[in-house]
Amino acid sequence: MKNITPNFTPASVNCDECPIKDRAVCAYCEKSEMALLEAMKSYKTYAAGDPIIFAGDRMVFVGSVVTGVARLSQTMEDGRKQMVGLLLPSDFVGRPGRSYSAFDVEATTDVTLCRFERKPFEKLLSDIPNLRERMLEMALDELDAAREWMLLLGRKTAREKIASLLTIIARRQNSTATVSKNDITFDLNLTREAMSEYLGLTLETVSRQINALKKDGVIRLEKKRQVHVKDFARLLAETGDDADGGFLA
Amino acid sequence: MKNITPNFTPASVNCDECPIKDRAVCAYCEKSEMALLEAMKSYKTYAAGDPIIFAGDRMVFVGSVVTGVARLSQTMEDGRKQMVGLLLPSDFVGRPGRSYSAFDVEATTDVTLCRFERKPFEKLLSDIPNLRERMLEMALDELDAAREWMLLLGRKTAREKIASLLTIIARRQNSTATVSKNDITFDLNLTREAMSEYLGLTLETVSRQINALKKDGVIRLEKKRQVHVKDFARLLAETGDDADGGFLA
DNA sequence: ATGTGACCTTGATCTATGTCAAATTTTTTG
DNA sequence: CAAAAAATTTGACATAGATCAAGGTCACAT
Repeated sequence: MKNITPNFTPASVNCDECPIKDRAVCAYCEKSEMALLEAMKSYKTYAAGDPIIFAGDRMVFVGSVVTGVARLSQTMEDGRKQMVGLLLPSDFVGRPGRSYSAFDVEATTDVTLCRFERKPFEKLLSDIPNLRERMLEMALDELDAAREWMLLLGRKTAREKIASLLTIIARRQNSTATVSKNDITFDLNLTREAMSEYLGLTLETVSRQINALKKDGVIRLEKKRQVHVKDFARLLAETGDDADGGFLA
Repeated sequence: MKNITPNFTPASVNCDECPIKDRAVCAYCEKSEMALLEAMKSYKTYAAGDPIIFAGDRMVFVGSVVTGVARLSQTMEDGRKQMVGLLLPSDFVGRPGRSYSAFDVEATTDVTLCRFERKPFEKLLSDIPNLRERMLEMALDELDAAREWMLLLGRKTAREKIASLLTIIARRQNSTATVSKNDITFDLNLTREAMSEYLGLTLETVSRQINALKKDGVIRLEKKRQVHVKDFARLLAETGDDADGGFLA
């Protein structure tokens, strides 16, 4: 259980033995089981926009995101689409114990996946206690994140939704690094459309609200996908969330 | 892994040794570990409307619902409230690995909880592989459910939301029993307000849409909280979900 | 450097759902 | 059983965000 970041963000690990060092990747490479996992591992890359798997497809691989951003989503018959997971480096892809994917997975930017065949991975899952423990922790963290997302979808205004998404992205990019609350800059690796799918809005509303936040001085935009926040607390105040972020006793 | 219902509904177990026999309860009573768990168990009841734990409270117990309906929810500073979990018998309450509750839990009807102290339960969790395996499976199932809920909150119309909620409740009550698609009757153990919190609507909209479905002959109401569905497929068609429920190859 | 397509912005209008308020029905309680 | 309380329905009206329709901007390929 060492090396795992404690909280709402998905568990991530710096794995010295990993081919790609110094990077949050493949949270499963416990030193002791390294050989096993190492043997099973394969990497695959996807171009921005490519599908990784469709809902209903047979799920041959599971794995985790090494670089880039992928998204989990659900589409209704008439085309309405809702993102239900945003997968950043170290996030797990796939569902051990199920043979078919329940959701679409697409590459949002170029993506590298560290993959394991599902069947042998499931075998390891029952053989290696550590692995199961980590999977449980990750699943529980994702569940908490999903529940916050539900509050966002069900009750927040468009402006609050945008502010919330910006803080989520800001936090995940500056995660271990800058915890200082001021002068944060980050890249939005998402189109307005992807944001609208995340937030349950239309892309027009996303555009309007981003520009409203800009006009009100809450954010500044260098390029259309690069955000400056001079006063993070100010942005936080726009999210509608509890000021203390749930850390009251 | 025996005795566990395979799919989207939370894992449930009929445990012969349980004080309360013949009932989906305490999914953790593996025969072999029975003595341990039995010793730790305590039951507590809550009256309809009672809080079970508040967000931010120290979490002393975890456990599972034995009878009744409880709900997990999140409240914003200004009172906006979103349900993020509906807990029926056999559902787990609490989050091993966290000392404080992230959500409010309230009894919707009278509720009996089968409780374990969190600390010793966490100890068992690392000692008993089976237990961890079940917890993982339950967490993953809940995650899938949460993601479908996100689609509902983000993209469905009020009418679709109501129809979806009705099918969810119908299915969970008639779960193992009537899989026949016709002439289903079930109790809505939820007030219009609770439904509105589930669906991200106001109670007025819930009332109007329920009566619209009634007027259109999709459902019939005996009492205000008892629903008759003569043609389940008809109701399903109103949910906006894929006709086959995700069971295409 | 110019054209082409993807992405983003902006405006005008529409509509589903929220809000506020008041009946009506059902349940609970003394 | 009567009265009070709680839950539900219904109506009139307001509005946030959707929809439809241009137009603008940017990156990249020819």
